[in-house]
Amino acid sequence: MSVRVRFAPSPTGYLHIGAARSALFNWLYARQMGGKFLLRVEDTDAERSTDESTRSILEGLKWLGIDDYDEEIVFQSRNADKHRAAAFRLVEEGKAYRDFTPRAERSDQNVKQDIAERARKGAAEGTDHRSNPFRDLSPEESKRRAEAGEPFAVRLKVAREGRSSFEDMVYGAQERDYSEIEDLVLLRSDGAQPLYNLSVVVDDIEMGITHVIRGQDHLTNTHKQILIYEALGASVPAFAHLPLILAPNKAKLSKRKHGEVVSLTTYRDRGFLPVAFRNFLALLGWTPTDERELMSLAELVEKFSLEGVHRSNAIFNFSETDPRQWTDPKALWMNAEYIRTMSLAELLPLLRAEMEASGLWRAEYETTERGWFEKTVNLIRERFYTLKDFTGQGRAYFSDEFDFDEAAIAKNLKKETRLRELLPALAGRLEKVEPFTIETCEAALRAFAEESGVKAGLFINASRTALTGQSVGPSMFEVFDIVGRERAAARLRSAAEFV
RNA sequence: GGCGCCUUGGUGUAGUUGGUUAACACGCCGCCCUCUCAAGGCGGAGACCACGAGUUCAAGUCUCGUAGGCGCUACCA
Repeated sequence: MSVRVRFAPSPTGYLHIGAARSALFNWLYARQMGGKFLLRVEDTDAERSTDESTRSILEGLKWLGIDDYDEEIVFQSRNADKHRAAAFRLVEEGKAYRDFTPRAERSDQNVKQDIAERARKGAAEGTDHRSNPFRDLSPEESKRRAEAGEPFAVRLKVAREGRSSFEDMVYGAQERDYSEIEDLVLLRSDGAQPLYNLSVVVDDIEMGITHVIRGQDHLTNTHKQILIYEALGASVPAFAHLPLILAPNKAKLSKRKHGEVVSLTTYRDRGFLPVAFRNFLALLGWTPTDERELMSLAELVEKFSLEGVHRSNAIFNFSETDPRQWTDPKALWMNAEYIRTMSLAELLPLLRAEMEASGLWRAEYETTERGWFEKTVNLIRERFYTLKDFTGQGRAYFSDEFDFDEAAIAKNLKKETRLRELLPALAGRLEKVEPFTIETCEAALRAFAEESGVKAGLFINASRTALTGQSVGPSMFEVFDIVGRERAAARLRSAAEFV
């Protein structure tokens, strides 16, 4: 039987990086096994689901490069009738029953407390949390009350005795006593709305899912779902649960508490490379058998294995106070690593998009100035971390309008008053250099420094700030060569005013 | 409250069937290179392998217990 997996996000917000990793793992598994990768949008919660979320999830998957779904996208809300039909079939077969108990109001805020309190009270009074007066109501009576218009929920009849068990491909053998499982609600009493556990199972059956790969937060509920598969007479798929990705304080990552670091689109918007972020994500909760960490998509597909997935949760190491560490330093490092080592052919399209967005792109970069452009990118990418750096600190290479770093001015220009006269003079010298190359510029600058009785370093550092607005950057003579004779001279002259 | 899962340096991890100076990557510190900053090279700090017992000649690796973290427990998904 061929492998069929799915990624099933609920569109109640942006694409969370944990969800993105689930999507990636599903995708990797499908591609490796030559199976199908499907997408199902779980939009059954009409109040919380939004089209905008769906769009952003789709965009995120596209950015990651895992949007080649093998079949049409399934929207769960459109299958509600099938879910209902399945539930009523179970009622007919006596595997589920109508519960006429009025719905208990529960506020979203303190459900956890509610649950704990209810459990404590139940234990103290010695009541069986599974007892339900409607469980054994006669089918006739049940039907009569339903037809009379009395509202009811549909609950699965969970066996009183026995154990549920399954083999998780990551967490191993899992067991749970039926006594731990309540008769779960399949359909809500208001409008017979299908609930999550029912919907996933019915859809997974319908989509022919063979392997359910998802977050560990679903691990214990899997037993309930297996009960539904069995009641429906369907074969149970294989399950593989993934460890969670936690915040530095070990809490679950959430937008409310941790902000945009958890949103996948943030990485796209802040200049990350899909290849780098994908690579980083893959390493969160999984390691290849060899030591190599930098892997192309093809390598990931080849090396991926569910057996290599860890059981302990991983911490996403970012700082909320240090802007330089706004996200995991390793992700940043990996992005820089890719920026400086990947082929220009792969980098250029991404860079072009970034430059177009900030109005720095010129068509000539792909035609007459292609050579210059590539040389420049090669020179500056060496010390950049994200695509944003090309249009930020690298702006001076592509435009005459760029900002000067105040600290750089103070350090390299204001420190020596003689620069007021020397900089224009240096400009004059450089204008006469022929040909204008890395070597000739260096020779001219050093000669002029000697004549002027200053260290070459003074000119070099001042020039760096004059030409690029920065105090750091590539070897200065290469910068002269890149910026060119006229622009270099002009910038040296105008920088004299800063002195 | 109950049930389940997890626990190796700051972070991500490696540690095959018990015997290693506990390894690698990121981060951090220092040196080299040098016109600055990176990159690169070299070196360093940082883990009594959550804790406590037990088995054993020998335990990060096996057993039990404890603690902590996380998850689930809902007519949310």
